[in-house]
Amino acid sequence: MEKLQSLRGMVDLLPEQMPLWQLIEATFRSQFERAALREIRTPLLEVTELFARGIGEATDVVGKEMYTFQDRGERSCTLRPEGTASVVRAALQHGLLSQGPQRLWYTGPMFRYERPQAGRQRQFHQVGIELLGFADPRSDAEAIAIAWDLLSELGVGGLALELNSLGDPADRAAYRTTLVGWLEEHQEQLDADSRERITTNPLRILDSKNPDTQAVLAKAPLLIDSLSEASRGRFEAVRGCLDALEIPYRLNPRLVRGLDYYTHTAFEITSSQLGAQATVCGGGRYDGLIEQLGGSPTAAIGWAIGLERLVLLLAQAQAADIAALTSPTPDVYLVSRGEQAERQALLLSRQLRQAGRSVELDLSGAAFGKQLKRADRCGAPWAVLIGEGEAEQGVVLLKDLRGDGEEQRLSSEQLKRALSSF
RNA sequence: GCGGGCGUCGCCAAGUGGUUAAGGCAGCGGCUUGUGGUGCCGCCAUCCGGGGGUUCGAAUCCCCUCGCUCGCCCCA
Repeated sequence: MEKLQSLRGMVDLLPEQMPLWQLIEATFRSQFERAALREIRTPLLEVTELFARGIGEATDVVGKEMYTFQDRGERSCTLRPEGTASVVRAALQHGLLSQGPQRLWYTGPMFRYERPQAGRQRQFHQVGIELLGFADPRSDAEAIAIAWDLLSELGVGGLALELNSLGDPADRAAYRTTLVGWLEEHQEQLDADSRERITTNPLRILDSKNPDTQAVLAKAPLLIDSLSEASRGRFEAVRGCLDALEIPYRLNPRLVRGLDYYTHTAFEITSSQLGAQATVCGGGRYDGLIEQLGGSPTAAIGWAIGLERLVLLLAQAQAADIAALTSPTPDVYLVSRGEQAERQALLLSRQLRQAGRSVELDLSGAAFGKQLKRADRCGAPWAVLIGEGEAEQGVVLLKDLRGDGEEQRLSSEQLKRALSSF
């Protein structure tokens, strides 16, 4: 029979890896709490139209990467490829924005049908924030600072912030015309892929990784030169805020994010230690999205961090505190032998847990020696032994597994008292 | 969707046409039938991702297929 295994690109997170994930989760929860953000959870499955309309029909994510299927009611459903569209939908659906601006965060799995490679799976996890209803340039800087500080607090090294402004839709349209004109003149110098994009998505030619194309593009007109006075002023203001926060960045006029909804500020945080998929955090302003999804015009900014990529970075960071992360071990390993003793041990395990101790109960029925061996290996500092003799006398043996193996003969009341003191 | 690399036990790994398919870790059992950590002994792949083929003979060569992996596209 063929072995059952997980679907391509769907990975299991095994118990051994969970301490690191939990550290990351605890860190961002704490960060977000300090930044006065509130958590929101939305469904993994949404109507396909939400993403088609929000992310943009022409994008790769919508065009070829979505997990889309018909449900039994013949509605077209899609496993969410990103978080922003869902969060905005939920905010609109429940009238959150009529209560004022919203400062939100979310985390959970996302799905994209792509070829897996280092730092990229078909089911992957993101954590992100969305500041809905904030237009002030300080909100751009605040959002970026939260991401930057989160990554710093986790001790991720080799980070770089790249920054660009995409302007407003009018700026973009104007630039698009300029750029297409220029690209058409230089068509024969571009690679085939890029040539095709002149009509479909010219802006994305800008961050082509083809070195020849990049060389040609060096002389292409820049988006930043097409920005209106107002857009340029806004960008200056954001940069000023970042300077005030002493967050270093590199201007990257070629940074064009893949989702259609971005306006003005666009940014990525990358790491040199990641391999081909170097972006650990990506985000930007999306002032048009909320209206696009049926709300009234509302400014907003957000970002998402890829947790698998973060795990990759932290795992190789080899900081002592990360390398030393292990699953918690029980305080007490409970060994028993004989029917009466086994029953007492079962009862005692519950009482100890109710009293706040963590307890592993040996259920094997194996010889004392075997059970003790497991007690030793599980890392518990204490073993409690109940044999037939102890069961009859209503006592237990408390054994110190760390030291010389000293044993005390105690009543279960004495045991509870003894354990509550360490 | 397209390229490159790889596929021997749960994990690491030797083996490159004729071996009973090394070894290590983990696991299980014993020495020690009620006392662990060290040590010693034993067990643990009739089979080398799967299917065909070449050959007297294949884990080792060929073809197909599946999977993993790295990269392209794109993105977190």
